[in-house]
Amino acid sequence: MADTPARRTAEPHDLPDNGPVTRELILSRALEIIDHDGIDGFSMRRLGKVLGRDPMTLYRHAPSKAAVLDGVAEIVLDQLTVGSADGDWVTQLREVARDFRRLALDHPHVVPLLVTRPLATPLGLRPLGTLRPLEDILRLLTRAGFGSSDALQVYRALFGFLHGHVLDELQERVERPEESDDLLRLGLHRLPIGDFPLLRGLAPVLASYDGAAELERGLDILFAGLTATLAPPCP
Amino acid sequence: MADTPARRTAEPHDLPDNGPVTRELILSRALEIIDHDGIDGFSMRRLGKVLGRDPMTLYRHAPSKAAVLDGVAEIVLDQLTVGSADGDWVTQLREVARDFRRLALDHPHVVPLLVTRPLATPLGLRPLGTLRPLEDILRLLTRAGFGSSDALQVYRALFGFLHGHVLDELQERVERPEESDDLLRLGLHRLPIGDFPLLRGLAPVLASYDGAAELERGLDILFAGLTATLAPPCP
DNA sequence: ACCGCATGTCAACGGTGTAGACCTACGGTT
DNA sequence: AACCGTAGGTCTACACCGTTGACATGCGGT
Repeated sequence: MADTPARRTAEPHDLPDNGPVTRELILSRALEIIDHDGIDGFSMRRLGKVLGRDPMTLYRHAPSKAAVLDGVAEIVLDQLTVGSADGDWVTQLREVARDFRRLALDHPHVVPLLVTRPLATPLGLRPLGTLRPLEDILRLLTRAGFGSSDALQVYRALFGFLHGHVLDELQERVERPEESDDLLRLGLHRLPIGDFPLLRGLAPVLASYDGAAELERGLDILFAGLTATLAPPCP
Repeated sequence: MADTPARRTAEPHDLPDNGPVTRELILSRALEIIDHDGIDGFSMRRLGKVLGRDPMTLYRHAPSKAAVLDGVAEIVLDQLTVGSADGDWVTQLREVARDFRRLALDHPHVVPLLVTRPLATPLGLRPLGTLRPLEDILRLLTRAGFGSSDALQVYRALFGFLHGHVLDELQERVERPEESDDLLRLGLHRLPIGDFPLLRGLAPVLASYDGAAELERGLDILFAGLTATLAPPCP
């Protein structure tokens, strides 16, 4: 009796065939796979397996694999909240920046999608969720008194900086965290001593990188520069 | 006799089987493919075809496809010249920044590799060509009198900004360049009017984006902020 | 004369994205 | 009650992919 006929293999989550498949379900499982194994670990067939469905089922809900990846970027970006905090525009944008950084650290494998997918698609055809933060920030800034063109400048400066910072921070990965010697921890001992003397010498500095502090420093510079350059918004 | 048996099919470049295959030849052909069709258009089999060789030949010169991609990023980055210009450190770095932007515009499809590949590899095991600009800039800055830790800060700030700027600039792609109406050119007419009023209103501003000017503006801000924050280098 | 090594080739394996035909169940209309 | 259109799910099949392992060839050194 007690032998349910061995239909019990699936991935960690295994609800082999509950309710119908929805777009949200697909995307959230896809996100889990990517978080766990990176983009290379993701395939339609594997996603099908996780959902306990034939891979072709996915194509009833998404037109292609690329669309699924776009969707994943979208749901991650949806978690970015834009105008919740109060205060002037600078402190509000600072909050957005910290939020974005947190998202990136929570889903490092998704960052390539975030910064790279839009390159393939002209503005107007991007997933709407991807454009939401832009619109929200434009609203925030126009409310603060900026002209629309200046608002766009600020947005571009902020997200340009943000994308760059996040990529930089994620690059500083440690190779062997248990190692106590900084050179070895970072794998820098492999570099030819003659060719990279300065870089090798930087091991201790590199090892003590503080992303959050770096972000704040960058924001300080950015906002100082922006307020100095732009016509100040009428209050 | 005179019938070379129809061995004359290949891609545009077609030197079907001249001299031996070298790493440089492989990488430069790979770059051509990527420039032409993007990263998705690149495969080992296709690269083999372009070289007039069996795809497996490639594996005598590169351990994997990922290594070829790293190599492509490397040869593009090799074209970045650091320290040729003279002047103080600010003007030298400005020149590097302009150079980097030019590289990105010349090889837009390579940019994802440039910003994304390092995420997979800890500093010490990256292709040396990838680390060269870092070391060169560190040298430039220490010569200018910076302490090594400050030099690293400057490098990080500069390339963080640069990566972000280039990604942003490449995102502003035009959908239908021949169209005269800005809304249509950018594909913005597709956006729900109610949800994205501000973004739609920005069509003319978006359409007249000037990447070079934007870069200079950003550099102004960046260097102003850096010189204000850092202890000035002893001259 | 021999060996070893660098280079190139071939066939094969297991994986991939997705087109097309098919099957089933259900809600609305007649 | 009979019908049908549609949405969701499944199956098969195709063309392609990255890469392993065995095999062929020619050259330089011993």
